Amino acid sequence: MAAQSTRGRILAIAKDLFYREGIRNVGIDAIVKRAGITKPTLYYYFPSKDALVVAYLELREAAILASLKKTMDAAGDDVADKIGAVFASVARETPNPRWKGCPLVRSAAEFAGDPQHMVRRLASTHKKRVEESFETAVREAGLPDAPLKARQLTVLLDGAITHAFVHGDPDYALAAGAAVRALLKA
Amino acid sequence: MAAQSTRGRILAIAKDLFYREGIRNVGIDAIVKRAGITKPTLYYYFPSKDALVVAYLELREAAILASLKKTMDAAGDDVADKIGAVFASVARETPNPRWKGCPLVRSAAEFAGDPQHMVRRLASTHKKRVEESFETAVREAGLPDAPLKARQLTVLLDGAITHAFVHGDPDYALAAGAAVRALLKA
DNA sequence: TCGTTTATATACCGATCGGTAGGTATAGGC
DNA sequence: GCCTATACCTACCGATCGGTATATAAACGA
Repeated sequence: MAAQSTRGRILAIAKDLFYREGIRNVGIDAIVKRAGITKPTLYYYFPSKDALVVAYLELREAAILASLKKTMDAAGDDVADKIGAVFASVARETPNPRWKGCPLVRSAAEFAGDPQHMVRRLASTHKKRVEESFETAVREAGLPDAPLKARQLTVLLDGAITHAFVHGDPDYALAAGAAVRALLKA
Repeated sequence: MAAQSTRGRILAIAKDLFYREGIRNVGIDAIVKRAGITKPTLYYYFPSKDALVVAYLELREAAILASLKKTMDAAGDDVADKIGAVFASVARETPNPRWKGCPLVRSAAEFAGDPQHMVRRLASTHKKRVEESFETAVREAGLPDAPLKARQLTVLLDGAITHAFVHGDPDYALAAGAAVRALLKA
């Protein structure tokens, strides 16, 4: 972490600032200032702000998927435990003021006026990957209707994240976690 | 609609532009241009952009709550039908390219860096009102655990809206609508 | 040793941001 | 007739936006 390349430092700062304030609320100047560099240096590594934004989201996406896998793997073999653990981890992160919901969804919201934007495609792809991960877990448990159940569970998960963010109250993720069990049994 | 006051026209344009492009993506200049006025006129009716944003969100909030009540009232007496109708209406709006999810949630996402901002409070209040509306419906049906069930259903609803927006696919709201029945029975 | 590539900086661009100082036309009350 | 409030305008403000033309200093290969 100490000896970091310039490119890596830019990306790390973008990861923090874009998530904290939102993409449109963070100017290139703020990033270069915190990186201790100047604008042409940033544009040496990234051709445009859009490119930096995409790199930022790909970084977040990879981290989320890795964390999801880790959480599910550590929760044992039962599906309800696996997926319940994901909701529990949302509840755990909710009180942290630095946690601000899903970066992909928030970015998609910021680019609502531009449906063709790369950011929108990244958000859609990301959510599909989470859905696939849930579907695999449900299927491996031998439960019927894995595609439908996985879809219901991802929908529930993003609702939990949204409410956790909007209210700052971990109970929403916990209530959703309880719903997971009901949905898996149905 | 034809004979509209200047203030009303500004608000109507803000309602459209802010929702379509996002608040930070719409400058005061764009609004005054479309309204056929100049900036001092806008600032004669609204003290700041923030004030206009708040007026815009209050307008949206009232409209959503009225539409919610209408949908539920028209769906008959059964709770599952009432709440299922809400999810069906999300599914119906999903293919409309002008529909872009919940304006309150999207605004809260845009102001992620400012937890004290009025916009964030409006979003939280709005979601609580929807939750209350669901709770009343569940309680009136004589079902147990109305607070928990209502909470689970609102979480599910916002997840459905998020996925409908991110994927542009009405099936997510339909899958969530099917989950409503399972959750109400549990 | 010389030319090229890599990695940085200074200084600037036009556009747009939210907001305002100051002026004006008009209508109604006294 | 005069005053005040309402409802608008022209013209401008400093700040910030994303981005670039140009210079330079160091490292490296031939």
